[in-house]
Amino acid sequence: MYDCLVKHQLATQDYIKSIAKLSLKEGVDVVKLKWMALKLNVTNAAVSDMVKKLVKEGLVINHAYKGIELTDQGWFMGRRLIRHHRLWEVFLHTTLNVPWDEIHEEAEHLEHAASDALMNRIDEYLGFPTTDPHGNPIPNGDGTLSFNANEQSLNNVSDGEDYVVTRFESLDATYLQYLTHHGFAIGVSVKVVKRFDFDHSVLIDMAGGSLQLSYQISQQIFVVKSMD
Amino acid sequence: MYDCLVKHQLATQDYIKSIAKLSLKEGVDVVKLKWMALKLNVTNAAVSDMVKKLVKEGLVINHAYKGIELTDQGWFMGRRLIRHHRLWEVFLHTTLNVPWDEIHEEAEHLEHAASDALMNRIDEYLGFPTTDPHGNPIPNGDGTLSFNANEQSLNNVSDGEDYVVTRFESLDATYLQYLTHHGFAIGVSVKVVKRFDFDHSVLIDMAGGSLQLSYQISQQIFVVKSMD
DNA sequence: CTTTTAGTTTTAGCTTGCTTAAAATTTGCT
DNA sequence: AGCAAATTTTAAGCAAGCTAAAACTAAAAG
Ligand SMILES: [Mn+2]
Ligand SMILES: [Mn+2]
Ligand SMILES: [Mn+2]
Ligand SMILES: [Mn+2]
Repeated sequence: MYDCLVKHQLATQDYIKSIAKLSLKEGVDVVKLKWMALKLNVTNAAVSDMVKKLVKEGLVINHAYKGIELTDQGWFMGRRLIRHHRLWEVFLHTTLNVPWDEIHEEAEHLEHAASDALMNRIDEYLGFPTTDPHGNPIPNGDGTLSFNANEQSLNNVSDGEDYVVTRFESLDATYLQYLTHHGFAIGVSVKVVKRFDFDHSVLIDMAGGSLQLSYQISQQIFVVKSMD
Repeated sequence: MYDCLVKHQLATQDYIKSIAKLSLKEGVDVVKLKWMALKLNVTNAAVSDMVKKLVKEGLVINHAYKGIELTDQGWFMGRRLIRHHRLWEVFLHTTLNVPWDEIHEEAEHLEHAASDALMNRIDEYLGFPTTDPHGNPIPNGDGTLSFNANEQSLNNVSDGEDYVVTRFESLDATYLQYLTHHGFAIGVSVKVVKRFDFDHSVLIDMAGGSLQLSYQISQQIFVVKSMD
């Protein structure tokens, strides 16, 4: 089964991976075609066209005018690509010291080029990591993917309590550079000291001092309660 | 927009690399379209068609009905891809222990997926190797490629003298398995003890004993005079 | 219930890279 | 030189992925 999924076109792979990622991120089964078009930087028509092919291949179900949903086979393929992508990111970051904000773009291409056998070797070489350098969980070789259920957006946590950064949602290079510059990284301790209702920004306390984060930014930083 | 470029580039890259490799292997500047068609497993018409596009991009010169030749720009692109391919082969073999006969196929895909910056990091990580695991020289980052001028085909060397294996021309998996099985590897000592004119096969002496090699096989093994 | 708006689908047409078939050209052999 | 074989080129056509623009659907607002 795996092999027949492997030899798909590059475009097919990117579409399926995008559906899987949008579905996970938004917490819904049915994904709007519009979201796909925005994410892949193509027209709605291109997505609608491709959906027909993906349906024919048994990878997605089209709920006409409502959105699309991955089949089991589609989910399998999606998780496989997410696995490849995140393993490459760990490899690039820990073994080759490629900067944090460059690994995503490089992995975007490598994810399609390596066989499952090679990815398993890399997985082993890296000591079977469970998350990528941005804190995202790495699916297993058998196609399963687990989440951190305790994770919350930094924008939603209780004021005054201590939290630890576990994950950064966006992978945009300038966003990551901004966070790095202000001392953010996986494992860093943070606390919300003030909350501004008019623009939903938050004032954060962390080791380096305090810092005000816009809604857009704080929303993309995920944390868990500190165990101290 | 998206990755329509990638697909175009992928085909272009494989064509250019093939011209470069055939040119080097055959020791000529002008390559027959027929050779390309055989190597890439497409029709002559497909090659002829693609040549028009490559000419338009300034990568090749078409000597009508006689064959094609790379421009300086084409050579630069060709050596770049050969560099990527061979660096990946070294990495796969020495760092991840991927078997000798599997690395070529895997590198065939990875060569298109990594940036120059990444390949330079891998080059450094590997300690700037000069040859790939099959003994082929690795072009430098600046696009230069040097050869071992003393190298000779095992089929052409003087009888009774000692030689050391430096390179295997063919990359076919079963051919490489055959050689490994009989004790061949880069650096192994060999001597031609007998030569059969009727089929141009040769009888070889090596550490493991003696072995008779067909013309097709001995021709693809390259050696230099032993320095003992 | 009708209108507005946001999102989806269809239609027509483009480029790339391939195919087969046929025509053009070169090369090799008597 | 003359002819046949091999090679290259052209021609016509197909599938994948894209675009722009028009047609359509569903749901919210009036
Ligand atoms: Mn990423
Ligand atoms: Mn990708
Ligand atoms: Mn190779
Ligand atoms: Mn290749």
